[in-house]
Amino acid sequence: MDFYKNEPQTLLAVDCVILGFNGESLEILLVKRGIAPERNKWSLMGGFVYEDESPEKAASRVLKKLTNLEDLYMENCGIFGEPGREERRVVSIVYFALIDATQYRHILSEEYEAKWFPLDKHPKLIFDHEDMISTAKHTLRTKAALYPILFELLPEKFTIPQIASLYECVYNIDLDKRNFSRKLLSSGLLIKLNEKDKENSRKGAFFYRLNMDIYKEKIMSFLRYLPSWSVDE
Amino acid sequence: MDFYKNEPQTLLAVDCVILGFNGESLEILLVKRGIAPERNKWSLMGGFVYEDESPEKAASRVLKKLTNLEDLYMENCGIFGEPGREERRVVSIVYFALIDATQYRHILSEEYEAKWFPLDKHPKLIFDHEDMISTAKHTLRTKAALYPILFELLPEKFTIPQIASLYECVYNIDLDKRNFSRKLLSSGLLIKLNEKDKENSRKGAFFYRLNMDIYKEKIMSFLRYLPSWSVDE
DNA sequence: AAATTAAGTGTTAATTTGACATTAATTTTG
DNA sequence: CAAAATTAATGTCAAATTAACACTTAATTT
Repeated sequence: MDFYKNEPQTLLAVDCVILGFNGESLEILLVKRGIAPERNKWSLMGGFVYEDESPEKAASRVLKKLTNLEDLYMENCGIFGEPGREERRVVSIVYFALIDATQYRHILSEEYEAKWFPLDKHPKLIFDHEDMISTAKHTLRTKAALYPILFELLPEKFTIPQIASLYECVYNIDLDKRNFSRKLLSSGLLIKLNEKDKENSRKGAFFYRLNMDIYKEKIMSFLRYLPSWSVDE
Repeated sequence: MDFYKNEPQTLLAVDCVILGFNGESLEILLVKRGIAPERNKWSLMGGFVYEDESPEKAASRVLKKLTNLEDLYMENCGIFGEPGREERRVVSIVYFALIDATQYRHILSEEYEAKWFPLDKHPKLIFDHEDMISTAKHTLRTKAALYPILFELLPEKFTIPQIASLYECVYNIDLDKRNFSRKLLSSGLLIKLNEKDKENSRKGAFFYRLNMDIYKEKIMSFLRYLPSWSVDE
């Protein structure tokens, strides 16, 4: 049987706010749009949702097409569907994706003209894509306040000064590195390696990697108004 | 000009997880579905997104149609678009809405056969609506851990024991009411009224109302890994 | 008037936080 | 090759917050 015959159909798209960290600052990966309208202008990477896939799947596909990467950290951070947002009615679901940009740099797809820009100094974008970036930033901040997701922006092996500067630039603050490091270490999230990063300082900073068990546990562990033992999921 | 001519169109719907609190436990408002398929089975209130409105707007419209209430606290908490989730391909955007159920009880629309059920003991629902409820619950918990949104479930005037038991049932825990109340009061969020609720105890508990200025401030104020002064937005 | 009930205030020890000082491991420079 | 420079890492301590628990208070019921 064929239901919903007279219901309105919509063009459904996904757009990806792809964020990376270069050790100094946050970057965003933008593409030169390949199709009309607004062809050749800078925009977020996006695409339409096919009939045989979920929006999430579409976002992964689009991401992979651009970067060749799979299983990236990805999260919905908004839905843009105001009638006038494009010439033609398109509802767009926005995802932000976190990439370890150091690993990545090389593998840029040849099919797209893509480029990393400083997150706070990128070219003007089409439609409401700048608003999409704003909500992505906001979601990133909120989420990272509860969950240790910023590690998704770092290589497998990272140093404490690296994470500290990542937090500093996500929240645009100065951290007391000593207190920060103590707090972080006490979480049990980090495993110290027997190896130092000598790139960035004379003394060198020890590498750490994530303790994945704790990483997963940490989810839902900082409830306000509630004693910390109270989490049961 | 007419772009995107050959792109696939999708049926786009919204579904609402409508939550209420009766002083004892959380409840969910369900409707008997009016259209085929699955006509007359219990489901979330939903509807299709019209061509001239955003999904958010559609959710408000649908909510108002059922409850006659406007400006409810509402938030997107998931997108369900797996190809096989309904007989026909429909992508559904899920919102949860918080209602002060005590005020509400009466104004149930006549058009719909709607009924409040205990959140943890409701009839079987169509399609993936039970999964929608699960994600709504999860979003509610996460969100309420950062933001004081649970007040949206209470009347304008409420008592501290009321909020405490609300938190207890959202997180399924026992709270030390004394510590909880002290913590809450120290937030500056509450304004004490000169009036007591005598319904629920002999001594009676003072009514409070929200300090809306602080309420808005409280957003983004509990960052983990960051000193509390560091918020700048 | 005494018993009962739940609200609300106090007390204290343990933990966490924030501010700051010091030591340690390197490399660069003179 | 020693001294200076740089940044990592550890240490200290007072202040604030939390968690656990005892007690007082206001009102109703018996």
